[in-house]
Amino acid sequence: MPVGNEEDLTAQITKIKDRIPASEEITLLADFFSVLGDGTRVKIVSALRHGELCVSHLAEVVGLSDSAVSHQLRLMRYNNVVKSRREGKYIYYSLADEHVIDIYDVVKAHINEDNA
Amino acid sequence: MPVGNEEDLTAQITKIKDRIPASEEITLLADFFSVLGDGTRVKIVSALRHGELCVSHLAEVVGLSDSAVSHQLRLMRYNNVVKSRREGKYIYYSLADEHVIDIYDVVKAHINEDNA
DNA sequence: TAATCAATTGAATACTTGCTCAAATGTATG
DNA sequence: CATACATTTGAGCAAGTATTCAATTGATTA
Repeated sequence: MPVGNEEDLTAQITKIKDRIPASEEITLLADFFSVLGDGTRVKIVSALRHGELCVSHLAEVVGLSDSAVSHQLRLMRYNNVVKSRREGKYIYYSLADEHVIDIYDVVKAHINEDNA
Repeated sequence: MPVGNEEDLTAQITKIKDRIPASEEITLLADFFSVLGDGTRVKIVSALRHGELCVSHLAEVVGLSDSAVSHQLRLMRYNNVVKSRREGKYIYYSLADEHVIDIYDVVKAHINEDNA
């Protein structure tokens, strides 16, 4: 490790360690990012970006079985990324709130900049 | 599927399908989110949130072996989340750019709101 | 109420991922 | 130049994950 004032160094590291969020918050953060860390789920978010869709339409849009999409939606619902409402036989899914849209848009802008 | 004007429906779905980014972009998006979708890597981002650190210090801060941290840093570097500079024996890592900080902060705010 | 369609669920499986350990590579310094 | 320290690398393993398939639940309608 870098040498220097030994006491300061240990103190600094402790300070940084203390600034790291508690493990429950770390888990929440990682879980949220994880939910969007999959191509299928990114597609679902993108498909819902401009309005709600029922499961079978979502499945058609993302090119997977209803079942596969339903499994993913369950995870996304559990993690507050999407919400649903039933209308008769159909269950319409939409993005949970504006944050999701904001985050999606910011990251999209970010990766497109990186390519430049 | 919901019945209605059949032609409009198919047309609408096609339109939504067309708005979904190309698969390369989907992959970039999912990969970026994936990088932050892990507790260890969230801790690393959080530790670097206020300045650079060398590998061994990072390891101490996040409570893992140098090797484990180095493996994660490789992935994070590859995905433009962190950057590094060598200074003698040491390699100092820092967040790649302001976007990473912004995204981290926005998501942190989001999950803390959800708990309310 | 029987038949039908939408959505969910659970088990199985192939695939991915994070960590550890041991060995290798860089870099400095005695 | 040999030793020590920082970091990286690769193989291996245990745990997690995404999809499929078959069966089930929920809701409409003929």
